[in-house]
Amino acid sequence: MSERCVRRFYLSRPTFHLRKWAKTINLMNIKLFMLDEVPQSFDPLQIEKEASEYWERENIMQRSFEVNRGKRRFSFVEGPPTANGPPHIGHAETRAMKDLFLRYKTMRGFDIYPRIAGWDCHGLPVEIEVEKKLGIKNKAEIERMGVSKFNNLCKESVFEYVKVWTETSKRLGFWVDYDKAYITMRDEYIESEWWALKELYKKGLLFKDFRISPYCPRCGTTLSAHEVSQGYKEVEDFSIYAKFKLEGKDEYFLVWTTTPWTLPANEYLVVNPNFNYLLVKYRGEKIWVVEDRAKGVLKKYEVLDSRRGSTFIGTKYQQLIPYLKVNTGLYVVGGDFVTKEDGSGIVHAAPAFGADDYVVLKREKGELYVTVDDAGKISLDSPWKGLDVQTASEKIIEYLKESGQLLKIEKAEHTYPFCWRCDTRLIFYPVDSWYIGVSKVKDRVVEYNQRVNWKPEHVKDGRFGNFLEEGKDWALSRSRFWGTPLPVWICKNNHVFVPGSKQELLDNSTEVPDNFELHRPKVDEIKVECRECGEQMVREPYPIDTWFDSGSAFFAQFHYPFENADLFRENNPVDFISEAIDQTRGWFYSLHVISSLLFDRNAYNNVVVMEFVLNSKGEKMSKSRGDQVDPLVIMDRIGTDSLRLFFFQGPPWKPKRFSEEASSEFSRKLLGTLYNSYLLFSTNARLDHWTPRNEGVVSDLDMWMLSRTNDCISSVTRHMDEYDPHLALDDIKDLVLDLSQWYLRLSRDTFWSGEMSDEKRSSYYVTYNALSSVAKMLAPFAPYFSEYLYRKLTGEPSVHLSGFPEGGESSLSLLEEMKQVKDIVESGRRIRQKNGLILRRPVREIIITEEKYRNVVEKYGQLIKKELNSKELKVAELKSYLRQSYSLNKKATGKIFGKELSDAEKEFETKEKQMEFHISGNVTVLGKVLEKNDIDSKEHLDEKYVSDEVSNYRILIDKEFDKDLYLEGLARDMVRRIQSMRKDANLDYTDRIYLHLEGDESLMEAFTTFKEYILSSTQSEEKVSVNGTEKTWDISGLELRVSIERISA
RNA sequence: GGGGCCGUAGCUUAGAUUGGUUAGAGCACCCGGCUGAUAACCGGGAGGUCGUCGGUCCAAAUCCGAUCGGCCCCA
Repeated sequence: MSERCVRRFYLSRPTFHLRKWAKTINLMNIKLFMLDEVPQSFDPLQIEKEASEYWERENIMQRSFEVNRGKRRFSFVEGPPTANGPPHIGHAETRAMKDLFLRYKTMRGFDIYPRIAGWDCHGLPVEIEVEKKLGIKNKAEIERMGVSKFNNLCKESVFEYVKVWTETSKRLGFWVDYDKAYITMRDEYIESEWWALKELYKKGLLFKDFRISPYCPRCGTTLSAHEVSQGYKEVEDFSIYAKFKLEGKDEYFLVWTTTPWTLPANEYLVVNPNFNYLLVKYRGEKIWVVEDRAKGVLKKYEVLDSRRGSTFIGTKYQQLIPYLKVNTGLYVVGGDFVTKEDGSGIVHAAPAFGADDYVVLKREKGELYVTVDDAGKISLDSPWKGLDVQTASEKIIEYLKESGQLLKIEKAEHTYPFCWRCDTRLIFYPVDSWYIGVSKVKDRVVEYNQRVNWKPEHVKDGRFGNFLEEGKDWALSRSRFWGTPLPVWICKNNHVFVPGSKQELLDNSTEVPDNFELHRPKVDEIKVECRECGEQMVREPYPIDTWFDSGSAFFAQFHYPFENADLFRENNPVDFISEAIDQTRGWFYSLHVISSLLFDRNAYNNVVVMEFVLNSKGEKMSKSRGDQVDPLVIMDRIGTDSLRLFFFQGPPWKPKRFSEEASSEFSRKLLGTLYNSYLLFSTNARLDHWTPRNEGVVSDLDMWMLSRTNDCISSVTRHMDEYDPHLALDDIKDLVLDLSQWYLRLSRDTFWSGEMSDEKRSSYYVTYNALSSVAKMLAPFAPYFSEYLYRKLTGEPSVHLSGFPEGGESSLSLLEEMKQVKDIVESGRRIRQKNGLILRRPVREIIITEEKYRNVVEKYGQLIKKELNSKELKVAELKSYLRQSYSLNKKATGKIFGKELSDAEKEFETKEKQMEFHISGNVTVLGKVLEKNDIDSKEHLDEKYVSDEVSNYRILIDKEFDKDLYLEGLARDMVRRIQSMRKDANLDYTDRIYLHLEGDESLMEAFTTFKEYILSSTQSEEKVSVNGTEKTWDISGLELRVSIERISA
């Protein structure tokens, strides 16, 4: 028995509108290759395993880095993670997103070089990990154990998690060169930063300043604005209202503060000169308070006087807490920063502990009093000496209560900054720091941001732009140990030396320690002599903010300017970066600022900002809740492609709720459908020994599929170029569904038809074209599955070494026509359904009543007939299917017939009388002649037809059926039942069976009439006695007993 | 207090830039159908005050203003 014979036979196999297209569209470059077989069932994990082993074996990743060398450039820089813990699912998303575009651009023929990983090595995160391990709590302990030992531990600790990061990233398919990763703690990298810092110094943008800065007492260091911004938390704190007595008067200023520990250092009171202040009598005391807050704070009082804030300036008052000897101050000053939104409108200034306060001090030329040491403990000789500021606050409140100076205490929620790494409350503290003068060049920083294409756009002028507008100077130095050393040496005559390279430092040194490197303590041990005065120079003891490290990556990864000047030029500004939204004030900021100041341009052209991945309830995943998911575990369970596809659904910049079920469902739908499409196609093409080649396209359906594919390719390309990956993925999904659920379903008959034909070749070619296009388009999204499919289809080495498909022409009219076809088919099904005309039973005729469908009815008539199971299809005017029906106009005829009206109606309803009126325009009823005026007429659809009321009789279906149609319907019913039994019996579809049928008479008649169809469709031979499965069916009330038995070969 | 994003069916969401068919899908549910590639698919049903209020307009999910709620950022 030949394979050909087992192909299904159809009652009315449709032949599509045939038309020789002049030539093949979309000429593919196809190598001679036999399509590969795949298992019947889809196993994504197995596919992933095979692909991954294949990549490893054939070194595909490396080869993909090389495939476009020397072609047009697309540049990328990796935002270096600090690997001080395993990556979580959010990290997985950013890495998948970066990879998506790198693969896409590679397929589009861009050379991405370098394409390397990067690791952020320095800074507090690392130090704190080491401190935890050692059980160390503060800086003093580190100094005791030795900076050298501590830093060595930091160095070792940096790479502790790099292994799992690399493993996870590779598994995710994040293809960058891990062996050539840039590492921020290497001397070369640091040297590039030194060069940058010297450039900034030469421009006057690197300087030392004394400021009141956010300061972590535990870490003993200042933090930059963007670090502070990472650590705001909602807390409930006491706030108090204290009474400051006016000198020589029995009146008090009411002062509000949330930091009572600063009160002993009070030096000024500040009022807003423009506000109005009231003197009120409150519980027997005279209190000054700003007008708008009096009610809110004091509730009941009596107003005694009212004065402008400006009139208080210079007014002396008594010191609230007497331990500090204050030589300057203790009088009222004016300040615009005083608001009346909360508090009392009178603010106490302790210049050491507030930025505004310090401004006041400078203006008033007062002395600075620091009552707290650098570990956050009270140093002032007072009852609170040695207490940390929090405890001191509580004690000071008690003190004020006892001394009768406390008017009110309240508890209030507010946000307060904490150390982003160690969670200690920050305080504002006076320190010397080195700054980068961002404020001096703010305008440029803001301007260059306009050149950046932000996705989503609102970040540009929203969150990011607003932050740039603040134009704050960058507090660069850190009073810590493990970091890029600040390259500044100073001698006792205050001469400054800023080496811009390692060599420059060595050239100026008189003694170099062994194993010299650009880290503490070695960098502090080198002896440097002042060029100007010959004195010994001492390095400013700080390392710098680690964000300067990562923010320098765009040039420091090249060791620019010492090496690779060409590479740097070719790769900047960087075309593409992508990170999560928390990097707005982190890496996005530091890159942008450094590039603006150093190179007078933006650092990156396109940036895709991602939102966080949330848990299934829409909450942030957290360690404490224990709902963080390990990406490796997820990939083991649902497969990497599924996880990636989850990330690429919906815009990157929308928060995503992660659920395993939702992820695997989407990918099963997309990849599973694709897999089955390939299975159907390859099974048949293999039977026909069809090998991929260019074929002539012969039918409009095929031409449509080709157009559909081309159209999708252009759309996907456009969306990817615009960094809208979610829209591209939607396009691909729609194409796969159109291929599987429309084109292939309609083309199965062609596949199954007997001998090889032009039709068949055309179908195979078109299907092949669609499948291989999808495999390529999907490659950046689902790299494992795409590789598998692509290799099955082409036998080429790798989809990731191939080019992105180029869309050929796509015919808009074809796409439009097919929409109309689908419309007709769907409406037709609806009409059948509503009128109880089940699809299995053929109908005599379907009529389309709108002329505009004539074209598609002519072209796709066979297809529509088959989909709607109709013998005939035509376009015709509705008019000829409408009938007039007439009824008596009761107003007019009531007068004529009186009581006999109902009898008259009965007579007029008869066909003869209706006809009579229809033809002659008058009629005789009960012996009386009725004229047009006596009759109402109405149009209705001929009863032979059903239609869809809503669409105005657009499609008519002949609902009457004769015996032939009836029997044919029954035959199809029987075939379906038998097929179902075959399936249940796990028969292969080439297996043949013996068949015996018994049952209702009309079923038997249908069997006799359509015997050939039934037997061939079900691979059966009729046999009277069958020894196998038996089942009784109910077919619309008719009983059918079926017995089948497999014929052994 | 300032800024950004978001609010559409039980859940996930399209549509909003450019106002204009009956607000469109998927999951789940119910009924029916189709089916020897497909745990697929098709038709129907139920499920929507498009957060709320107001304004502009012939017409508002869409534009404007206010307001409530959620998330995030800043001070």
